[in-house]
Amino acid sequence: METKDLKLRDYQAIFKALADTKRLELLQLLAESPDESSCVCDLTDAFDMAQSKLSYHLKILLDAELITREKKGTWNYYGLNPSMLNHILSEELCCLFRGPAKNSENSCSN
Amino acid sequence: METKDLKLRDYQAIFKALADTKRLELLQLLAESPDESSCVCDLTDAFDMAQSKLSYHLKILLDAELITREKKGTWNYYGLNPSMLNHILSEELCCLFRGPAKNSENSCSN
DNA sequence: TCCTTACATCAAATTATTTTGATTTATATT
DNA sequence: AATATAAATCAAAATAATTTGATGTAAGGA
Repeated sequence: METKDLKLRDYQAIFKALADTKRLELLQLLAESPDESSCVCDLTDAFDMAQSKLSYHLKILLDAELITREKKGTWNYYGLNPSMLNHILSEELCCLFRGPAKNSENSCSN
Repeated sequence: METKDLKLRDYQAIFKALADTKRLELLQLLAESPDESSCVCDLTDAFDMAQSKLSYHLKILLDAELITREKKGTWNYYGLNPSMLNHILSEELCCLFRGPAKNSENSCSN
């Protein structure tokens, strides 16, 4: 999906994905380790959340293209999708849910 | 509510308010007439939506402080709350849901 | 005072989302 | 091949959000 041609239904799905404290916490956690992405097992530990529940929430974030998934053997590694997050969220929210920006202009100072 | 000290629960409520095509359309409609705000009756006509339903959705947007309400006699006039919208949404989304910016730097070119 | 208009609010019914526990699939290990 | 681990998926139950129609309230006009 190109972030250019999103429709109201897409925005609904994206905002719906963001409309949950657990999923926002998940994004924050993924934002904290931007270099290496996290597998579900890591997240299960960090969140004290049943595995199926975690998979459910990750799927919602994934379907909204707010995060990415990469399969490596038995493990699934999840990471943020900065292009979508940048398209949706304000600069001010960058540190909360987007992870630190790479370029200096975009740095998070709040 | 100061936009500085928002918590995860607040963001949940805000994104939840945005997570509905009808409410996004409402914001778009409010964005189209930024000078004069609209009364519920105007919106009822424009939306072909039952009045109680409209009030319900407006309340959700109002509680999230995405819009404002001003009472004038029998009428209630609603308008966007740019400071909250600017705090939450990216520049790219400005024309969709925030209405045209006042200052030239912030102008919407997409 | 008695209507009427504008709108919020309520309660019940409908619909959607989330949680839970079990099952399934795929990969890896012995 | 048999077993173990990682994680997706499913179905049922529990919760939450939305819709609908009715009722309540406040202001303005006759």
